[in-house]
Amino acid sequence: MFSLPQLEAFVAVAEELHFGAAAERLNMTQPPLSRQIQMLEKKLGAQLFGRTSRKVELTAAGATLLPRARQILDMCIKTDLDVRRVSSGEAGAITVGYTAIAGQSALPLMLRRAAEGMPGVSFVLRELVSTDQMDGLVKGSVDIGLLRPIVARPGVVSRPLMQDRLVVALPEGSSLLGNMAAPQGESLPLGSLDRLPLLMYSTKEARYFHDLVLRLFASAGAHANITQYASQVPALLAFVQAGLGVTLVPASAMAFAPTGVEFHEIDGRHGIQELNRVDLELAWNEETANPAVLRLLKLIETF
Amino acid sequence: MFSLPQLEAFVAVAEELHFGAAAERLNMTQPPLSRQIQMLEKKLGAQLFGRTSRKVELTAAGATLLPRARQILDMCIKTDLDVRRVSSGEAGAITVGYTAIAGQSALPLMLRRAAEGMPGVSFVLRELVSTDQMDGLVKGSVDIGLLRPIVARPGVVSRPLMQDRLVVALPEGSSLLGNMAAPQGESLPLGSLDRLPLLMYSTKEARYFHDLVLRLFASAGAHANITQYASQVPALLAFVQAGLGVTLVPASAMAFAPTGVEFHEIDGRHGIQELNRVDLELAWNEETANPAVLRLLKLIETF
DNA sequence: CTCAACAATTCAGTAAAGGTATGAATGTTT
DNA sequence: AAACATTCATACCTTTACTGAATTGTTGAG
Repeated sequence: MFSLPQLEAFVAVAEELHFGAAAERLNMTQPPLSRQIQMLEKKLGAQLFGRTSRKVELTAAGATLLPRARQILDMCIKTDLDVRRVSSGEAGAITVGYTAIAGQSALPLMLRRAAEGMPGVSFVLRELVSTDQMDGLVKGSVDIGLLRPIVARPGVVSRPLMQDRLVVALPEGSSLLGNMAAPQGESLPLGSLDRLPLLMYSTKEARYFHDLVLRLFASAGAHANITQYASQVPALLAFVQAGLGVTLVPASAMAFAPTGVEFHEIDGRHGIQELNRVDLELAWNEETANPAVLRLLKLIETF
Repeated sequence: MFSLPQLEAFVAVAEELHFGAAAERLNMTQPPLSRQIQMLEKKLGAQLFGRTSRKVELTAAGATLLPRARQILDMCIKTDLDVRRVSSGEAGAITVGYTAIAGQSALPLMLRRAAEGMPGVSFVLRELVSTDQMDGLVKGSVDIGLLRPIVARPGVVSRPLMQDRLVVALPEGSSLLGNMAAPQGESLPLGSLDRLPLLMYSTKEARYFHDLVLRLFASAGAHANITQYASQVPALLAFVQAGLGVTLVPASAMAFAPTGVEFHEIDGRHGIQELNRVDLELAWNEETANPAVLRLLKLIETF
């Protein structure tokens, strides 16, 4: 196979149609240039130039080679630049895993800041529950995770990113609460949810929420009457909207509440305040080979 | 800039994710392969693989390089093949110059034979009068000319390709001939055209026909009453169709005769037969650097 | 703790690329 | 017509770079 320097030599001669001039352009002397062309011709088994001591002209084979040679060289230069940029983190792609809720809160903030601070880096977005994100982080199919503080897999590190709180979601104008109904916007003690049909986070995919809700109920001395399981907040809210029960969701989930659902703060008295805390973490693989990820981590250190 | 062997080495390692296996695939030993990759990384200023003594994996920069490296190598292989094919005449392009009449006779024959005998070679067609073809042959903008035997320019050689004869073209049902009118298809002595309005070939672009027509008239003792000049047969036939006069055209031009024109053979007696001969030649530049042209010349040697 | 696997390093031999000097062919000028 | 200028090719030498064999260093598995 020919070599890239040979292609460069060929292009120079083809453009100058003069070995001396081409050699000068290539910062070399004429004899080795002649030999390079001869070598190229030999390797291709094709006469590329018709040349006498007075003029040089392209043959049909040479004319065929010229545009392709230019294209190959162009591609090499572009490739060189691209690889450098990706390597320096200046460009590249980051696959972000995020929970449905983070998609409404932390993700847009992060993307906005990244768009300003590191243009040239593109994002591949994947909505995943925390455990799937963790798997992805280990396998390398996810670069950055926006997830709940679940047990980390080896090699995956994380740090707190945002705090949130749970709020109560009920069917609008529902009679579930009976005479304990509170006006829209007013806080509600968890005790008022005692024995009400509770739409619950699944133990597997949403263990963090599952456990948190149980802790809160226990702390309030209320009985959790679980009637449905779902792993994602929008699914739970759909159940609420259908009037099937009540649930607790992060406050930021109110941003995409369907109509027919009303929200109430949870009464923080009796130590509930301290327990009612939903953490969102930023997680990544410690050994990530993606420089753009490192830049991103630095960029949103002060989130 | 990196080298092609380095890209090959990179692709092999990226696909095997194992230096030893990649080295075997490349028919080399492992140490030089390791060094090639190191060199490539150094030249690109980028870590391409994350490697321990237990596993090798692509970095983001490496993942960016891989498809591009494959593309570059593919293009190199294709280019190599294409250049060889063009050089051997197996593929390539031939620019054919041809007169309007040859476009109806010799050109289709030639193209049909070429399509069978040298598939892979494409043709660029340019309808040109003979003198323009000759210029093109000298400049190299025309590879093959189908033209009249005009004076050849240095470096251009030609050989006879087809013979034809002139026929008389008259407005259909015309009264121009007066009582000398002949039934359609019957031959006509040139003397019957004496003093009739004659639509003539221009002396410059169609000198060959111009001179031939004058010779024929002189030989028949008829007076050429030239009323119009044109350089191309279709233009002359259009004049005939309009009833403006008569003219002589090659018999093969009858193929694209407009309606309203009738043709008659020229009476060949009294030595006219021998003079009435229109040659078409095949011409090319002796120093053509287009191998496909040489193949074509060989292919239609026996036309 | 030893072994096996695997990438990195060292070193010597060889192939390839570049430079200088020179030759050969072909227009151009006097 | 002869000397000259231009330009590509060749010869020869030096330096660079690549290759293979032997060896080292590191890391995970038994």
